[in-house]
Amino acid sequence: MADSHQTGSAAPLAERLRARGLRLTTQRQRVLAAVAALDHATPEAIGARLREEAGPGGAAPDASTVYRNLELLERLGLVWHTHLGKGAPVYHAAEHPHLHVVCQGCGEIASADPALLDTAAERLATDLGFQLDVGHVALSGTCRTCRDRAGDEKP
Amino acid sequence: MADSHQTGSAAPLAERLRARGLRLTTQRQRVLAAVAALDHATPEAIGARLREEAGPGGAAPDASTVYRNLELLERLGLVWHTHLGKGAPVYHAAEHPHLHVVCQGCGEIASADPALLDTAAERLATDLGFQLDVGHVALSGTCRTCRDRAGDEKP
DNA sequence: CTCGTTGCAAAGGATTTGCACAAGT
DNA sequence: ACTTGTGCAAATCCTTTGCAACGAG
Repeated sequence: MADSHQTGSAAPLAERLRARGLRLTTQRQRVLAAVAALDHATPEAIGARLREEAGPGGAAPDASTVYRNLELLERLGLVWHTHLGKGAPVYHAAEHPHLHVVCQGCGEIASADPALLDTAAERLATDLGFQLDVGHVALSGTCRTCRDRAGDEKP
Repeated sequence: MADSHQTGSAAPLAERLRARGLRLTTQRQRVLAAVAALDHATPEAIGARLREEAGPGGAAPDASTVYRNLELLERLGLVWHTHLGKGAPVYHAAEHPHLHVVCQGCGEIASADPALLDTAAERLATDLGFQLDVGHVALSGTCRTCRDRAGDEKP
């Protein structure tokens, strides 16, 4: 009894599906599992992962199914996605909200404490009435490694 | 006399091109002008704009040319681009750095004071050695209007 | 048994790339 | 003239959609 909450993050997929008259399928469970396991994976990467897991003879979900289910899982509040720049978005389990920090140099993705933006969020709310959605934010910049490496740019 | 700076934003394109042995073409001037005029425009929108400006018989640059020049202009430091979520990136003149704030509901793009992230930038630098690139950051969330409108979601 | 789901294949939109010709210096 | 830029068309990449067969409740 700690589950009758609203945004209960532990609701095991099945319940959320039931509540909407939707069905619990193998594919859905797999996609969700893959998202949780990979963290920060693109739909394509998730598909690849599932293909691996399925092995040679195994049946992995089709790309379209992956897309459809990612969308559904997001509506169910079980996963989130973020656009980290050009190309495909990345998905992660919705459990622990965190900021995404992406290095433009190497593409590395780091997570950061959402509290980092508390001040900014407050000011946005006050000044513009804008409610910041921390889970979807992606901060870009340069990581230490790439920063050092950048010393050899100009000839 | 305020121009012999390094990141001089006023350097009229021509100079920057010269400095690299590149050529000043009509298309380049047009693309840059369109970016400045539209602010927050996608490559497609920029192309459309140029087509309008050119009129029926006029010759507007091909889409590929727009892309190529946007990339070039960015390398020259004259424009910046940001990914505001799914889909096309938006470009704006590099002159005045600003944050982008995007409403997930209506797609509206607002600009905010870069200083908003000063605290966060500092902490990222200290904690992770990560240099935040404020010009490329896009903050997503919900604007006041869409927030109010959201009251009618559940049936 | 009845509908939600899935796989397949084809459609689409947004970029990118190869090339021969046009244009800037 | 020499080299860079551009248009065009084809190629990619990522995602979405239509439809008939499949499977969960």
